[in-house]
Amino acid sequence: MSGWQPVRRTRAFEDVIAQIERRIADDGLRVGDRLPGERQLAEQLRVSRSSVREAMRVLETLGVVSSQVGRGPDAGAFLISRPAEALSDLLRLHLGLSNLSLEEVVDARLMIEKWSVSHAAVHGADLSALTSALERMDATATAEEFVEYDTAFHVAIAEASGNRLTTAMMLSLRDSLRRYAVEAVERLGDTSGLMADHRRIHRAIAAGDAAEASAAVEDHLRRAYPGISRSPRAEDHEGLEGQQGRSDRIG
Amino acid sequence: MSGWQPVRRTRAFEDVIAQIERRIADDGLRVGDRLPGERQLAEQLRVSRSSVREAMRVLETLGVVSSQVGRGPDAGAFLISRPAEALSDLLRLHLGLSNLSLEEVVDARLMIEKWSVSHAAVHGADLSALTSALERMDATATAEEFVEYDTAFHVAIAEASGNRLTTAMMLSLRDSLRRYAVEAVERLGDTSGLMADHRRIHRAIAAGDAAEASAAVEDHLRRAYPGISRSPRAEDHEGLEGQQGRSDRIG
DNA sequence: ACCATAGTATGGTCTGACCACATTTCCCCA
DNA sequence: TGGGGAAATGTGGTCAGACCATACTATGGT
Repeated sequence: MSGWQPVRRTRAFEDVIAQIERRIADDGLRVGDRLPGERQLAEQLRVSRSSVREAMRVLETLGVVSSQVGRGPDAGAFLISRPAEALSDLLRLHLGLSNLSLEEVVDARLMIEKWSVSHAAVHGADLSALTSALERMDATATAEEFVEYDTAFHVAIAEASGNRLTTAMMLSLRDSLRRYAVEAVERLGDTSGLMADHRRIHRAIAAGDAAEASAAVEDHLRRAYPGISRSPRAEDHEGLEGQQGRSDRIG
Repeated sequence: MSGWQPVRRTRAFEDVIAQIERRIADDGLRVGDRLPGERQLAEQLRVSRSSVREAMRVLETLGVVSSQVGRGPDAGAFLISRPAEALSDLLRLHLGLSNLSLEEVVDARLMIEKWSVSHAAVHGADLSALTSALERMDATATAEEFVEYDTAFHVAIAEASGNRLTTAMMLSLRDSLRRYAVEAVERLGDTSGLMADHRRIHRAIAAGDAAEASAAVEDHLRRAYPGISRSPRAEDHEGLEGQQGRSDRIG
């Protein structure tokens, strides 16, 4: 009784993904490169087309593959890079399942926003994009419209950080919070306070004052989401509220 | 089990996902709840089982569904909550495609780590978990082993923040960086510097000194990944070094 | 009461077919 | 010769039905 091998536990589509991943690493496949057709891939990997398709759905969900029907150079499966969309789907579903609370998402957004604005202040942001977004925000009539340009303003800050990962996180977090942002603007009624925050942020970035920019962003989000964030400020170390309810499962 | 609508218009599996999502919102499905079987779902939604399976692959990829074969109460598809695994897959693939650089990932980790340690210092962390990880780290022989307990140390800090989203981000970032962490430890040879950093972090958290804890973490990661991070420090605003090289491949 | 066996429901896989779509090719006609 | 429409082609999208491995559940004999 020797020579037993563990039964095969990996599913066919997982092997397909692994082999595509290996080819990406070994053959140096890059964004824009085309993958073999589903039928050809199935034949070469000795699996059914169904398994190939399930692998494609996974890679598509993760934002690394996009498929186009039809014929010609633009048809078939291509390597892409859309991490933000994948992150948005992830956050939306986990928020819907109440596996993540609004507080946690807002706190994460505050973290990224402060980090981004510090980088923008230190490394120099594209102030024209910020200025343009501010001007358009001034001319908006509805909360939805305001939030749209508000997003453009904050995303421009994130992009100024030069970090595609944190920018993708920022995009998906804002995407998840869009409806709450609109509600917040409608609740406030007056956007003059928010606009004043924006100009303060703009000034701080232009001046290269990371600490002031960071503080401005924190005040801004506290105004938009009063009572939500429990992020500690350097000044107040007494905050221990809301520590119960931590026994939830995260997985 | 009624309320399902026949499917058309977009891709079938997308409608399946949308209807499952709607049922999660409307019927208040929660983690642990069971979904109908693939055959039953296909019949009720008037789609093929293949389309249901593709939808399941997507939901599984996003960390909200898990499937078990067999029969009984533990078989079938269940709602779960594993955002960290989904994030790890996402980061791994995008790192492999060179759509994200090592620098961007390390910077993101530094951001989350500093945020987490500040929260831990202010809100009070489970110091016993940190102490235990430190003791075990001292007794390790290999770099892999050291990194394992190093991860436990840092994850304990992240969990102390009480934020499941940032904790998931932390877990997946560390997962993506594991091989680089092992290389870094092997390159350093001596882990006494890293251990001194850990004790400094531990002391700062125990003392509730968020600023010192944050600085300690930053020094720690600079030691582990010298020359990688370009995160600005509050003290030195001249730091524009390393702005070239955005196109580095990390393969 | 126990245990071996048959039954059954589950996801996993495969085959082969057809559809919708978009490009490419070809051929007829002006 | 040129143009335009029809046909061919190759792509993903969808479906139906079958079979397998698995793991619980029910049955029945001891």
